[in-house]
Order: sequence, then structure tokens, then C-alpha cells
Amino acid sequence: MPEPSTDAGTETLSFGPLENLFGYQLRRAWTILRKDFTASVEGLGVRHLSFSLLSLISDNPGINQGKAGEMLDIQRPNMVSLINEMNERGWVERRTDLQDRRALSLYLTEEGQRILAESFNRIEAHEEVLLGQLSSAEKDQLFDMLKRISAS
Amino acid sequence: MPEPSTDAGTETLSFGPLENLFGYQLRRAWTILRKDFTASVEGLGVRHLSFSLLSLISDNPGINQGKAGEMLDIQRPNMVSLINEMNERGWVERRTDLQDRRALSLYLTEEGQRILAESFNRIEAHEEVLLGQLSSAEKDQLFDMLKRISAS
DNA sequence: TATTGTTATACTCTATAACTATA
DNA sequence: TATAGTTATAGAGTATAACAATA
Repeated sequence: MPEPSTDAGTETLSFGPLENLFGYQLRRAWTILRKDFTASVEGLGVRHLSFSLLSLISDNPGINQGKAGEMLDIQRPNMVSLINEMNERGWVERRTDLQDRRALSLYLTEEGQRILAESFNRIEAHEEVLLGQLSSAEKDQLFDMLKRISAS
Repeated sequence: MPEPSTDAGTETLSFGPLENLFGYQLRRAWTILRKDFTASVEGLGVRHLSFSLLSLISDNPGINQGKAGEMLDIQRPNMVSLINEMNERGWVERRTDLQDRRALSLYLTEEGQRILAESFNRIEAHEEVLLGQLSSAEKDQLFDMLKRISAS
């Protein structure tokens, strides 16, 4: 049983110096975006990782698991279950690379392409609303800054 | 056993339209920052959530769990184990609010203050390096844009 | 020896439903 | 009846070590 407090607590609440930390602001924005993403693709069975992987495979048919994981910052072991699930859903095929029989090349099925296209349309529409408060120039600036930070 | 591919895979890899999605860029930046955070506070036992909560309690002594969770976007059930851990580490005290005996007011211990101060110093130093490529004006712009997006 | 994919596993964060004690 | 905190639990995402097959 905790000891009762004689303090009534503050009336005005403040975020303090937390608000001036980039990590805090980034986490908040990411939280908003994550929820928005989830709502936008509801019913499709797509998640952040599977969506980005669908898109990457679509643009690079035959890419292998390791390279795809490297590009998307997903570690090797975590790629396995992710692709297993996408394979079970009938979105992705694994074919052994004849040039290097250790590697598995990834390809989208027709259903995978369909799910990707539908997801992309919904996500783009949601992002347009979410970023609607920013001007086109601001959006470019924002992307540029985020890319510069990620590249470090 | 997967069917062997006759494709050698593409030679030039591309991110495609993924790179023009805000969600993708935000996730990448957040990933970078998360890793940087973890490295910066190594050995202190602090994580993102416990750090932000330490900071919030420090600025609002006596704040209750629900309000703190609301401000930090942490759901009620997830606050319990988080504060339990911080309490076991000797960083935070829970005291029942005499005005509303359902609520628990949160206070930092001396050790909690010490851990917060040390964490803050390290994190600020790390962020300065990470954001070093941005000018002061750009940082302000970036923060402003992230806040506007989070506020929506 | 090194690399690709795999298994096993653990930790962190997020989410929902149902409960208790107070209000 | 509503709210603050709790319990139980499940789903995602991330991380490391060790292994088999192939290079």
C-alpha cells in the first residue's frame, strides 16, 4: 500500500524540455503515422513491413532476402517469418537463385501486385490528408531533412 | 523446395515510390534515432518510455498515471508495468492522491532525478551530432512541421 | 572461411477486454 | 454509472546466437 500524498499535484501540466528533443517529436509523429497507416489499410492484411517489402520486390523483382532486408533495415532472421507470412497469403514467391544456390529470389504474385496497388492508393490518400497542412515546398524540405538524418 | 529461377535478378536496386512516402521516411529516421538513443543511454537501464516518463514527472511532480500516459500516448495498462519497473529501480514513487483515492500521484526519487539528468545530457549530446548537418533554422522548421503533423 | 537463409529465443512496444476500488 | 488503476493476454517489431547448405 503506497503512502498517501499531501500534495494535490500541479494544476498546469507541461512537457518541459522533452518537447525540445528530436527523439520525442519524432516518436510522436511516428505514432500518429503508424495509427493512420493501420486505419488506411484495414482489411487488406498488410502491415508496415509487409507493405514496404511488397513495394521493394515490385520495383526489384528477383531481389534476394538478405539484400531486401538490408535496404529496409530488417534483420535476416526477421525476414524469414515476414516472408513466410507473405508467401502463405499468396503474395510472394521464393525461387532459388541459380547463380548462387544459397540465395532466394523474391517475386510478387498477381495477388501481391493487386494488394500492393490497393495499399498504395489508400496510403497515398491518407498521407495527403495528414500532410495537408504543409505546403509543397515544406514537404520537400521535410523529406530532404529526414533523408539527410537517415543517411548519417 | 522452391522452384529454381531463370532470372538472375536486377543489377541496379531501387527504392521506387517507397521513397516518396512520408511513412517510409519517418520510419527510417525513427529507426536511426532509436538506435542512437539506445547507444547513448547504455548502462543506465533507461528506455524511450521510461526516459520520457522520468522527464514528464520531473516537470509535473504529483501527476497521476492516467494523465501522464495520456500526454505521452501510453495506454493505461502499459503504464502499470512501466511504472512498476521504474519503481523497482528506485526511480519513482507512487502515492495515493488524497483528493481522489483512486488516483496515484507520481514523484521522482533522488536516484530518479540523477538518472534523468545523466540521460538528458547524453541524449542531448547525441542529438547534437545526429542533427549536426541541419542549420539552426532548419531544426526549428523540422520541429515545427513535426509538431503540426502530431497535432492533427 | 564466409555468406544466405533458418531456427530458437528474448525483449520492447502496442492493443483490447475484463476486473477492483473508489467517485 | 463512470473513472483510475490493474491483470491477463496477444500481436507486432527488434535483437542476438547458433546452425545447415552453399560459395
